Amino acid sequence: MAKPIESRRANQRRRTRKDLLAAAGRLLKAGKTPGMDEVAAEAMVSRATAYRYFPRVEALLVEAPLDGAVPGAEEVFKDETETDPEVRVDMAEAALHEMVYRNEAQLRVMLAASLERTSKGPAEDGIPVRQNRRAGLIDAALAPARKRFTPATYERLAAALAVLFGTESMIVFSDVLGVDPKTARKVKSWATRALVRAALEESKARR
Amino acid sequence: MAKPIESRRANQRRRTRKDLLAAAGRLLKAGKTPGMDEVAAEAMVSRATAYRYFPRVEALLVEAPLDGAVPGAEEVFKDETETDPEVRVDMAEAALHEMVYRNEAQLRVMLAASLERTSKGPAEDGIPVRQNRRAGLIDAALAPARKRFTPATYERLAAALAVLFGTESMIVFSDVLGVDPKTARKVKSWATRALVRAALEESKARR
DNA sequence: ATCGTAATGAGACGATTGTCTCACGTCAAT
DNA sequence: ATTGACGTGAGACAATCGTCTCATTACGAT
Repeated sequence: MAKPIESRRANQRRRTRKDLLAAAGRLLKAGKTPGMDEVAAEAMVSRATAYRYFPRVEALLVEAPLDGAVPGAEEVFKDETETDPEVRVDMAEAALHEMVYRNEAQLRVMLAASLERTSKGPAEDGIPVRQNRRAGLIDAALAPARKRFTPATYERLAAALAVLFGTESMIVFSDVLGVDPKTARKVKSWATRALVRAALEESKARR
Repeated sequence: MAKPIESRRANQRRRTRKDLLAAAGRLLKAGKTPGMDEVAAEAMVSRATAYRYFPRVEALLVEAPLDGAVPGAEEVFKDETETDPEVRVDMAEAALHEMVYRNEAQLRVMLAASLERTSKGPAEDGIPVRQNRRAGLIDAALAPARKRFTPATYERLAAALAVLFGTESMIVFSDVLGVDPKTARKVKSWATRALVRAALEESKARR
């Protein structure tokens, strides 16, 4: 009976896997840092089964869905007519900022997990790599004005913005500087716009 | 016997504490992520004693000394006659950049440790969440020109620079962008100078 | 040198984490 | 309905982490 080997009972497996991820997402959203026990209980699944799907808690937490949709480039600039890169980049940052602080606990766990991975054993594959949501957003924000930048300047600007944009800057603001989200947003907005302006100036001068 | 209550046997205590931190530093430098057992053994101290000084391993690792002196403000600007804030800030970044990449492995562990701490137990005070080495450097770099900045602008600039300066930006460059140290340095140098310039302009306009 | 007390060492203890085994149930083809 | 294969549950197990107790060591004032 020619069975599709890859999916003999795939539905059942996909369902439990999805339930586990959803359960993890719920607990993380509630502000907890759940152990495998708690996630399994929340998913109404035995602990052993949970370990069958994810080798460790971190691997599960890292893949857990974020609260609300992560702002995608298409979403943010859907019906946008604005073409000024300074404004658009700031919009992108605002969207990411909101998402980052809404999912602070989970993003902390995810960052920690990625650091453990790189610092501990030799590269283990199978565990999802760090995802990069910001590059796309930055490119989309700068797209309409891309021709106004020198290639080299564009690269530098994009990289600098990536430093300001993500989870890591949130860590700096919260843990190192002890600054509240609102102030953090202002600082990032200011810096973001200043950098875009500087890059534009520089590119104009070298034209 | 009027004993100075705060220091009855303070020397001994300071010594053990220092030994523990030094031992942790040595193990981290060797690329390990030591447990309390290992640190205690390395310091030739019992595990119980180690726990008497640090409530958990993370608290110990976070305070561990880095390889070579962390560039202090006095050190970097010792015989410096330069007063241009743009140049001085860039010098500070260069010094920190070198230190960060030299201690990459250890700083990763320390960052991970600090993230674990903040995400797990309820807010415990007294234990530093994170040490802040960069604020002093930034202040020192900007000191000669401090009067040229509006207070509000100064705050924003200092915070933005803090985001660009530390371990976290190294993580972004390495793990997210996949950029080598040299290029990272160039990006940070460019962004740093652009921000200082922007802050100066802005302050001049509002004078 | 003696003595009280703080610092330490040794180890037991419970909680948690991830692994493993074995028995049970459940899906799907016959 | 029967059968075989696969997913699952229950629990034992070692390893690790942080806490706690109690005996011992050694500092420092007298």
